[in-house]
Amino acid sequence: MPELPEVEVVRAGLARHVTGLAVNAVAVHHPRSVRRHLAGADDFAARVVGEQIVAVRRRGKYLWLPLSSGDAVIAHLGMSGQLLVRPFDAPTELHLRVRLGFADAEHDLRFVDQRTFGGLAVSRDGADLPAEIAHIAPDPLEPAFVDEVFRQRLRRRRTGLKRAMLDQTLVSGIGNIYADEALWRAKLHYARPTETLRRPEVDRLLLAVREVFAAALRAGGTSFDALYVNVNGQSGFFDRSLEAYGRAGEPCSRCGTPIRREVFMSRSSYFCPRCQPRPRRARW
DNA sequence: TTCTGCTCCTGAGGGC
DNA sequence: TGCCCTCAGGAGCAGA
Repeated sequence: MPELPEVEVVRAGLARHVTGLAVNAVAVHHPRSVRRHLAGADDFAARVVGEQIVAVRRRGKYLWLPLSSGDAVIAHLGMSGQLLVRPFDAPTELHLRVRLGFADAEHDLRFVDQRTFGGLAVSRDGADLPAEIAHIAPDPLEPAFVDEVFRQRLRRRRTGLKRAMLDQTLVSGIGNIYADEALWRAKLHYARPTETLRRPEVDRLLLAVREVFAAALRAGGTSFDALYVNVNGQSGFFDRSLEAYGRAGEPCSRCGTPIRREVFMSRSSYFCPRCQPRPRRARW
């Protein structure tokens, strides 16, 4: 389940392997994977073939590849998307959705996506932040992220803390796994009303998010199964360092209380009921 | 305007 | 062995 660290690992890998290459072939194997490109698969291919990939950039969980034409290929991995650099004669993956071939290279770029929540599209705004993802807020590792702006916007919300953390228009890059991990580190309950957060608590949360992201980046990301891999098809190791997510029933490493799992927003939330006590007035 | 809940999707795993 | 059900969750959208 790719979140910021995983997407950053993919971005760095793509930057090494595809920057400067000219696309000479595009094959769309599943139309759903280009559904955000409203003009359709043929137009998607026509806009990419013949163009050179100038760079590989990221905002939150989105990637975009500016092209020599001034357009950009936008990519989101969804839950199970992979961008793989493979020898062009390597066997076809079961869930191969889109394939880009290159002139003067012995490898191709494959978008493989089991659950098809991810996808590719072409934007006309390749030079800067594409308009299609302009609503995505900066992530806490970006220089453009201003802590004070985040504090104010968070405290103006009238919702639960985890729901706010997952809102990519408020802060980007955080998904279910790292939200639980950061909340555990910051000793905050996921249903804490955002308007009741004090400044030191928001600062603690931001520090926790940055620590979790940094640790995950060092480990190459989190991988519970084969669904998250880098461009070479290798898994990360951060799942071995998780303190809360996926550890229901196991003792909290701080206090020994069993980690609890609750369903929230139709997904699992893991927390320590002692370190992260439920607020008297919870917001879901 | 803001917030909430539904929907999309596929395969693994468990129960019968 | 085969069928059915549940679970996993990012993000857009509709409705309150």
